Amino acid sequence: MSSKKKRKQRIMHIDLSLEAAEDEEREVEGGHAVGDQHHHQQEEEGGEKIILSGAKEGSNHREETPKEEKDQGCENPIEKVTIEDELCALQAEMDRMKEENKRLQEVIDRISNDYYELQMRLADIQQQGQPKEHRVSLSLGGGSFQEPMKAGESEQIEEPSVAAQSGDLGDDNELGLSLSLRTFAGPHADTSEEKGKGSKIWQPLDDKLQTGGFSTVTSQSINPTTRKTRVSVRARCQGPTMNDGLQWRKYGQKVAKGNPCPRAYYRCTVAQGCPVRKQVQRCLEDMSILITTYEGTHNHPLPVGATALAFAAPTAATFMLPNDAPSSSSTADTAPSSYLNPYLANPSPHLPPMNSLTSSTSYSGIFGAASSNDHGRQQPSSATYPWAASSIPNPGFAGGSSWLPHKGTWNGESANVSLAGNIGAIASDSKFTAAVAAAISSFINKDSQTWAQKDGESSSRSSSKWVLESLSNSTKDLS
DNA sequence: CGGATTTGACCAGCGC
DNA sequence: GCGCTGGTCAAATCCG
Repeated sequence: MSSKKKRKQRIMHIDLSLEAAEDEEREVEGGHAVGDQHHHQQEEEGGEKIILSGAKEGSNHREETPKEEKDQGCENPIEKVTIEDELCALQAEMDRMKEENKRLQEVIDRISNDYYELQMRLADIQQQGQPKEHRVSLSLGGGSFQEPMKAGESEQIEEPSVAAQSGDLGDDNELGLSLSLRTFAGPHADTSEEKGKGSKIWQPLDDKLQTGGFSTVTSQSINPTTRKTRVSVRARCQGPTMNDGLQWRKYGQKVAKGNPCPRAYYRCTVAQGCPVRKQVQRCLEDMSILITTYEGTHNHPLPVGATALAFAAPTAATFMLPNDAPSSSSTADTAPSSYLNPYLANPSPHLPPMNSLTSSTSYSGIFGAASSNDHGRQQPSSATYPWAASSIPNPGFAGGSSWLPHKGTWNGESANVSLAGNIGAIASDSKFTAAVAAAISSFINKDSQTWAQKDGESSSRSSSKWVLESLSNSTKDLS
């Protein structure tokens, strides 16, 4: 009995999600062409009317069709009519859900394809430079973030950087999503990074966290010989751990020095013998922040949820391109300062944050390469990624899709306002960041392995070092 | 009863 | 060599 109840609840949950998704998709479609927007709105209103009028019809029937009352032979005709109406409404809803399911299925397929293409492009990028030391930096939002570097390294990083920092660097509340590829070579990186082993990186990050309230993802391969990748995620999370779509089994807990909060050790149990582990610890400065560190490579495909979420990040970045963005870090100037995010203000528990995923700034980088070359093919449409469209009920936010090539102009300001907020919502979502980290960790490892194979040498040679930094915006600051 | 979690013990690496 | 610390193991315990 209770299980039936649960199932019923689950069904209701799905129902709501789909409806919301559909609504969003409609908005996206509306965004494609402003002229169409009213039309879609009308349609939507019409759709609602169908249901509402159904109820009204029901009431009308009660007055106008005594015949039916006779037929039913029921002492409560009003009840019967309402049930019929409900049935009709449910039937219509089911049809819509079916269609929506089809669409979602297509979306998943496309994501898979895009994932594959992005992997290929990443491999190409890696092969092109073949520097001694490679570093890829991915940052979500919080454009002001810069990984602490030694003075000698900074120049090397700047040169190949195609980063698109978003936002006014001076503003801590600034929102935005940026992805950047940084590759650099040099002996410094190796020594400093190896000695740092991530823990040294954290200090400055903590400072950032305190001032700007970022949550971050930092990944780096720690051991060049084993080529283990570490991806650290910081996200606000109330629970003991983040739900990243994977299954974990706790195998230990330890109180680390300097942090009274115990550090928990988890092992991936999605597949037997999966070497991936993660450490979870609360941030000392802000107990609401959960620091999750993933280590190792999954020996199994990532669950759909995790994969989809993870690759919403590059997808999001792709959306940011109104045109082929110039590879310049100066794009930081184009981002807005601080905005409130409707999603954060009223988040739906049923909808993943990527439902409101949009983009705010120009970007380029490792994932940007996937979209910057030929928009015709690569530029994802809102139909491809329905969640890419804004769900913000802002009529002025046609700009949510104004980056679309056929629209031409990039409605920078109005779009940025909402986009930035959305990105903040995405990046600050613990599930999202966790999934990004988990998938990227796997992604990077796989890729660096193929890279090493192509080098045909021992792993000690080109110690490909990856650093992924994801900055998301603090929900704290926004809320 | 089987799987997950807890927790103390053990081990390895590192600095002094 | 010794102590400290982080990470892992495995027996005990808990829970559905």
